[in-house]
Amino acid sequence: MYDYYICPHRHILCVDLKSFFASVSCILKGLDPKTTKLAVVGDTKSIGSVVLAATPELKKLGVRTGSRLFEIPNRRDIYIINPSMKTYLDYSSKITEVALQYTAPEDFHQYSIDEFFMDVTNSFHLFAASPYELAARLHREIHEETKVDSAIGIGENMLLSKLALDIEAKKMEGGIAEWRYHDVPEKLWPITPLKAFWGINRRSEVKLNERGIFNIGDLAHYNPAYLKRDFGIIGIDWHLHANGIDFSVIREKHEAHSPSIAKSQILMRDYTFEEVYVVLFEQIDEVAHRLRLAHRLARTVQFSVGTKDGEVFRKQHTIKEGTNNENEMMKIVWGHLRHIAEPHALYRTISVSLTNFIPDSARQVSLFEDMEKVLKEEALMKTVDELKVKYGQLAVMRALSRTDASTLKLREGLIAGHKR
DNA sequence: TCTGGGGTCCTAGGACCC
DNA sequence: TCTGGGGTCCTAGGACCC
Repeated sequence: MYDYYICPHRHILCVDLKSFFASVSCILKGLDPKTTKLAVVGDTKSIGSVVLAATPELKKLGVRTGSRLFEIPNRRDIYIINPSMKTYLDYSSKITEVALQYTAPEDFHQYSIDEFFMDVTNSFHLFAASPYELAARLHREIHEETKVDSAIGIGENMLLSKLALDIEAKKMEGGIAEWRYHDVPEKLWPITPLKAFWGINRRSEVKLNERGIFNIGDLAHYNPAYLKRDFGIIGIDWHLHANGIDFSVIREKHEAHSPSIAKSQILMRDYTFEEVYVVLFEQIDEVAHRLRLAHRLARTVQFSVGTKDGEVFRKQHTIKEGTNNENEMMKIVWGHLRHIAEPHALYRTISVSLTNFIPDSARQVSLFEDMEKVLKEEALMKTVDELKVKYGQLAVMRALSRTDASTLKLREGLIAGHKR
């Protein structure tokens, strides 16, 4: 069906730092991540808190990412730790430095805090006889430098390297797996359930199962015209991916089509509509702050509130000129919510997202605005921004945030990684 | 069967313009 | 005035990733 001859034949490594948060937290305490039972949870003080990461030894006891704190067995040999994001970031960049010894920055792509791709097609021969040997060296060096264990997938394109990592390397002794096009029938096609495959989740799996597709081989042999008809261009991607094909190249950096700045929260208790106002304002303050640091104006603000019964009220609003002003955003958002949301319901979720950015140099003051007032407000926002950058998010806050509804202090505790 | 919070992308339908 | 086609923007909603 497809001609691998014309497909990319590169040497891509996909590296995953194993149980990253949990491993780093072990190392900080002088413990061995391989033998210690440790979980990093969102907040050790709240029993409903979720497990963000767990060491392999703890996973063996049934604790996994997403478990709740109260599900962790009450044992003396189990450590339960708050996250230290700053340290995780430091470790992540230290490891990135190690990786960058073996490839050019333009051939490197940080996929997330604990995962990255590197194209070593042009560089591996400088350091090793084969990509595999280079992977082994990198694996060893990451461990020597940081004590963090990794897993590495090697492939002829980014997708194959990622699949080699997820399906094989992560689970095997030694932690390195290599997949080439000729391995596709043997390695890819038996994969089942479908959601084990990158890019297919539970919902799509159900729809594919309805069509008699249960493993990746079924998908690879399905008529792509039908996939296109029923799933659009994603259907075509699935067909290519099921055959191990992916044309993305790290060097050809793709710019995000629709970047966004978002803040969302699940509340710790039921909130009345009036209390929602407080949290919403705090969230908008934060996203507007981040927006200004990025020197952008947002033209679109999306927002939603969800009740404890699962009903969601959402809307998006676009203003032609764009804004970075939290008061203006709040006026818009609350104006809509007053009309679309149920004022007597009890709420559990709130989210705000800014999109559709333009540079803030494009700011235009309308003829109807009071110039003096605008400048005053801008000066105030700038001062507040600077204080927040210098002294943290709690340095300046609204009087509203002194009410019981505020979630600010709680969140700051989470970010800092310890309770004040 | 899927935490919580931060992201990105796709599609369909309506409005509007040329 | 009517009809049709093409393009772009906006909104709602869905899906997936770490």
